[in-house]
Amino acid sequence: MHTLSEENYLKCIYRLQDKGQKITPTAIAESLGNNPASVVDMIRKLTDKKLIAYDKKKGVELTAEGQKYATLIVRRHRLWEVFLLEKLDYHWDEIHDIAEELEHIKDATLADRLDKFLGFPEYDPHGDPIPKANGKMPKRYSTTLADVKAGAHCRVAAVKDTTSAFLQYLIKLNINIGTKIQLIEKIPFDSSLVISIEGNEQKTVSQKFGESLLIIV
Amino acid sequence: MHTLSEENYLKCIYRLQDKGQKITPTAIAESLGNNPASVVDMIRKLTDKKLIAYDKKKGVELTAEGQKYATLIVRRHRLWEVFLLEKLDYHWDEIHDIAEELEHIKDATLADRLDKFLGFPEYDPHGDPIPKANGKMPKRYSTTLADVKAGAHCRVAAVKDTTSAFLQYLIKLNINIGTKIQLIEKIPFDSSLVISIEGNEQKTVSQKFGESLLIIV
DNA sequence: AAATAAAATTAGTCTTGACTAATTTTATTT
DNA sequence: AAATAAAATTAGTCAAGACTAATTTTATTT
Repeated sequence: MHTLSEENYLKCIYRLQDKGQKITPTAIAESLGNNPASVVDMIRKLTDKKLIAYDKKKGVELTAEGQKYATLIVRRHRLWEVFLLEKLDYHWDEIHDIAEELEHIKDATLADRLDKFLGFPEYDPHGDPIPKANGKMPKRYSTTLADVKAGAHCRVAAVKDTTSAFLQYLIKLNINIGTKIQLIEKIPFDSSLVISIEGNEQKTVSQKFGESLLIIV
Repeated sequence: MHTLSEENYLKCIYRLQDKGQKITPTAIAESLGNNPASVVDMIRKLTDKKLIAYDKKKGVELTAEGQKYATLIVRRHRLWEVFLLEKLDYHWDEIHDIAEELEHIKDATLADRLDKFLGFPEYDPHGDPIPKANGKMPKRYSTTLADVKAGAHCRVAAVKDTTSAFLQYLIKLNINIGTKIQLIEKIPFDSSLVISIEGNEQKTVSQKFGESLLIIV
């Protein structure tokens, strides 16, 4: 079994993979808020355990086993997020930190049972795809509110920005997953967006806002 | 906030309190499977944090704050057990170890939300009372199957023995919380019990078995 | 009461996973 | 290509929480 700290490193490396760049000790250190020297130590440890491979040229890479394990942690994290939001009525901005703890609970069947209990959700409340029990990933949303044409009707699928500031702004605007939004017009000057939420009175939001909201047309 | 290890010591001391005896370092060490020397270290630490008081004469005692904190951990543990059994379909004998991890998840409102979600249960699947949000305890069951008179009809309320061996035997006998049992007769020779489970064919169980099963007449 | 046994405590060690400071290696400029 | 900057690494330290071994204190026998 792996320690809390090892799991957090694996998850971090997993996340950095998505960016497509070479994963350096410095990048990991920054991401975790740790000292690069500590990262070097842990790279050695995870390499010994054959969860990662480290090559100066290629940087850090997850081995097949490391990938599998990291995927499991992400699966657990996202399932717990669904649970916290749907069953315990937490808000969007409260669930991440709790899931960060819950993801480390070790039991062979827990994730699958939770998955079943939740009705096999495909996306977490932030719209991130939940890895299936077999490791497969539902495909990620990619269209943002800023991408659609004026007049288009769409639905909120997920958030691209998961900062507390953004999530709380969404709560204030009463926007949730599934909320219907119509893009009324784009202001050419600064690309800000005039929208109507669930058919209500028009509001103007920034380009940055539009780019942070993943939608289904 | 307190560490995992500190929480485990508090919980251990809380449990030992119920036995009514003086709580010595050795007793704690045995209960946790730790070395007495380690226990002495931790006693110092928890004393400094004012969670316990240690007096050679009186032994270890929880302070008001320590008591409150230990009660919260027990509350979380028992609520999670209910969740695992009722919502995730675990068996009686599987839930303890997982709840042992879940009880340490730190969030101010999690226990209360879980409590609400579960419908404010009063007892966990082992029949132990779940401390209320205000710290009050539902009263514990005390009548065992061995206490009732021949002919009596009763219902399983809880288990007094939570060893895996006993719980698995219950599963084998198809006995659960709420199961109806009639005590047909007591064999004078060795106090073994002839019972009928849910009106089915008679079976004989040992005195030890009867004393391990808490019931409501 | 002295002898012995048990319990408590102290002192020092180990591992994990952080850290800082110093050094070496690699990349980037000029 | 040399100089400089950045990144990686090594060496040594620290705190938490466990350990062992040795010692002191308390309890129990004889």
